[in-house]
Amino acid sequence: MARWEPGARTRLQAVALELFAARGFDDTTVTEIAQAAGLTERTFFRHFADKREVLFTSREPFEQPYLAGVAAAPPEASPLDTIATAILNAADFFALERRPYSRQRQTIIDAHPELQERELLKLASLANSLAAALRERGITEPTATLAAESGVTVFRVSFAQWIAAGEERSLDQIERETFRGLGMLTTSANASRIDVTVTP
Amino acid sequence: MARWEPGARTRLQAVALELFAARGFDDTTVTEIAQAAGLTERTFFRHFADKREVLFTSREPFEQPYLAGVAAAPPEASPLDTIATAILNAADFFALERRPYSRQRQTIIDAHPELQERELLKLASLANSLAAALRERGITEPTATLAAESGVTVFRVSFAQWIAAGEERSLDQIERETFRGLGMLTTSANASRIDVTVTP
DNA sequence: GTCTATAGTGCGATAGAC
DNA sequence: GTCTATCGCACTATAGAC
Repeated sequence: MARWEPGARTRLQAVALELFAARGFDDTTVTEIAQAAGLTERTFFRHFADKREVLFTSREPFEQPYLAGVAAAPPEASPLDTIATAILNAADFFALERRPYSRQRQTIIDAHPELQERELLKLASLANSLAAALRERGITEPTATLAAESGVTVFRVSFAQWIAAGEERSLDQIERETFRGLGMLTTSANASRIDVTVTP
Repeated sequence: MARWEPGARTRLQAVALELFAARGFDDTTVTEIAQAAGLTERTFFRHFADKREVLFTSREPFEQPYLAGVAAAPPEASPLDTIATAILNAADFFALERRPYSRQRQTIIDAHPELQERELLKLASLANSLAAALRERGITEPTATLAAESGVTVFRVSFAQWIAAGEERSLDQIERETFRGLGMLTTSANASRIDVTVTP
C-alpha cells in the first residue's frame, strides 16, 4: 500500500469547493482544506500557487480545446470565423451534466472579487493565446487581438446566460446566437464610419 | 502649519510608483512605501484597500468620464455608437503629456500578474457600468453587455497601442481606427450565419 | 495605534517507487 | 542509487480586528 492516497490535487479541489460553498471563501483557511483532504498546508501550496487557484483549471488543459479549434478551422476562414470555431469547439466541455457544478462554482466566484480577478486573468490569458494562434496563421495585428478578444467576450456573455436560472439551452446554442448578436451590433452601428473620410 | 502634510494619498501613490519601478512590486513592502511618504503602514491601508490598489484610480472618478460620454450621446444612436462616444469622450483624460507616466506604470503592471488581475477587474467593472447605462437607455440584454464589452475591448487594444514604443498618434485617433477595425471584423465574417453551415 | 491570523516562501527531512 | 510527493518548521508581509 502506498504511503499516501493518490489524487491529492483532485481531492483538494473537491474539498475546497465544498468548504467554500458551506462557509464562504474568506472563512475557510488553507489549513482546513488540507486537513479535510488528509494533507498538510504545505502540500496544498505545492499543487496550487495560491488559495484561489484551487478553483481553476490550470492553463494548458483549459486552453487546449480552444487552440485545437483554431487548428481545425479551414485556412481560408476569416479571423472571427476562426475564433468562432474555436469557441464552439470548446463548448463540448461544458456538457449539460456539468451545469450544476458550474453554477455552484460561479456562485462562489460571484461573491468574491478576488476570485473574479483570477477568472478574468484566465480569460485574458486565453485571449492572448488565441491571438497568438491567429498570428501564426498570418493574421496581423490589431485584427488578431481584436478577433480573439471579441470571441472571448462572446464566450463570457454566453457562459453567463448558460448558468442563469431556468436556462435550458446548450452552451453551443447560446454561443451561436451571441455571435449573431455581435454581428448585428456592428452592422447597425456607424462606429466603423466614425471618421467619415475613410470607408472600407 | 498643519499637523501633517496634506495630500497623503497622492504622496503615497507617487512614492509607490517610484519604489515599484526601482525595486519591483514584490520587493517593496507597504511599510517602506509609508515611511518614504512620512506615514505609517496603518495610514496606507486607510487610503488603499490593499497594496495593489495604490496603482489605480478609484472607481468613481475613473468611470465618470465614460458614463458622461454615454449621457452625451444622441438618444437615437445605436448601442455601439453610444459606447464609442463614451470611449472617445474619456480619451481626453489620456493627454499626450500623460503618456510617459502611463508607460512607466504599465511596465510595472505587465511584470506582475497580480496587478494585471486588478487592472482587468477595473475594466470589467467599467464594462458593467457601461452596460447598466445602456440598459437605462432602453437597450436590452444581451445587446447592452455585448456593446459595452466590445467598447472596452477597443479601449484596451487602443491603449496598448498608445503606449507602445514609438507610437505618436493620440489615443483618440487610435480608438477611431480600432472601432473601424471592429466593424470590418464582423463584416468579413460568416459568424452571424454560422449555424446555417454547421447546424445539426 | 496595537495586536494577531493567515497567506505564502525557503529549505531540509522523510519515505516510498523505480 | 535517483526521483517524486509529502511533511515540518521557521519566517515575513499583508490585511483586518480590536
